[in-house]
Amino acid sequence: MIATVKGTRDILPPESFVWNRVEAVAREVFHSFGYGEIRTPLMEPTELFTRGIGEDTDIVNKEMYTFPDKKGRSLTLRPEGTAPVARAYISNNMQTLPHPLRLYYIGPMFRYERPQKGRYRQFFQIGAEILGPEEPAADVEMFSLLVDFLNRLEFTDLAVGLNSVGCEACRPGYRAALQAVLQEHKGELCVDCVRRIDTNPLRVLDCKEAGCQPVKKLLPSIGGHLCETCSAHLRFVEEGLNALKIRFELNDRLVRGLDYYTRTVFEVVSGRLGAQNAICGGGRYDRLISDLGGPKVPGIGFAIGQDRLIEILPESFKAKVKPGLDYFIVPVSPNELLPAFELAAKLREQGRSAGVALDGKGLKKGLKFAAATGAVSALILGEEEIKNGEVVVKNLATGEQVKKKIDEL
RNA sequence: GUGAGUGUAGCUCAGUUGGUUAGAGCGCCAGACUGUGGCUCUGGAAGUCGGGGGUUCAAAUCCCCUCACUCACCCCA
Repeated sequence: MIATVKGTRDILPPESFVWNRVEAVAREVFHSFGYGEIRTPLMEPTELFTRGIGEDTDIVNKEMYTFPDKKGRSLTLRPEGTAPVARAYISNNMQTLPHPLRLYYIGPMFRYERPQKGRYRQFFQIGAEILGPEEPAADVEMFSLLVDFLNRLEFTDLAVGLNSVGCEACRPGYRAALQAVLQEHKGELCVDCVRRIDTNPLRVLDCKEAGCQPVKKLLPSIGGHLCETCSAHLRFVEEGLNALKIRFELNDRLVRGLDYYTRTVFEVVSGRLGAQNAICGGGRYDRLISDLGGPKVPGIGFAIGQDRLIEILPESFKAKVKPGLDYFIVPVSPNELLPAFELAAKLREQGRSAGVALDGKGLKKGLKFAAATGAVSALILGEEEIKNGEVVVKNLATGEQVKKKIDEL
């Protein structure tokens, strides 16, 4: 037997109906904010990610699906969506379009990691980006969009974390301040954090090793190191969130794993997911497009993990997703099979969903199948019904049944 | 990449100190019931016991290797 590749999986009905519904809600919400869908290739030149995400990140170091094509070019299955969007922006001269430019994407991403709960090698992200504005109003709009979407899925118990990682003006100063303290306490840190002192000291803030926690308490908060522009930016975002009544927590230890973030970073976590509890991460990336050789255009965006989102989707939302047909028509004998098809076609023309029992094996099997597949009603069609232009309508939940004229359905 | 746990029917699992033909529930199929699903009863199909090797008269059971899955670490969606 041939199995799926490690960390990949099949999504089957009726579960796929839930996926479709979540995607449909995402599109509705994004469209209502004026965002248009962008579809970028699943594979890109490897260089896009090494330059865009950063050489020293875990994603680039150990998590990419990279392989040579037949001409020896190095290709990589996209591990995230923002760098491809930035590339597409440059490739298509999108700076000539009206700005701010609002884009969204839905699709699979790939990372070569050991699978666990909420983590797959092929996983799906729903993301949005706004390109152009430097103003914090764009950040606030992103939150508004995100929260609107999550509310439509009927989430009530998610926590939003917010921080600023500064900009090219103030981050180096903070970085140096961190390094100074970390050097003093080098002996108390885990091996990873010792390495991070040089490579990425901000990441120590995120370390979960028990031994590192006391040192973390000694580390300065970035708040005191932000330049005037960055702290004003952050203040505006906070005010905006308050005005929108979006509950959030300022978390000065929040750092993201991608190098391209500047200023605003945020994440949404759930308590119901196990260790991999982040369902959404995002932030501002003012230098990404220019770093990739494009114009100096800032941007901000987020990515939601669709697999994780669906894992914790509220029952109240899931209950409304109905995979079953409106009508399942059961011919009593093979003589009624063709009239059943005609009736089904007529119902579909009216916008209802309808199916027909194909095996001609009678009511018993037909009704059993109808109920098992979640149809709302069964329509029983026999010799007598056809003679009178009627059908028996049976509600499969309650068992009640009534005769109705076919025209009155 | 590291660690731990688990692999027996489609699913959930039982299987005694190694012992004869590997079981149950659910599901599936058929029948009781040739115009009525869910309840009940009867019957049926379905297993390379993850795979390979070893020990033994005898292995689902013990040993070694391997693969897969799960959870956790790292990190992230």
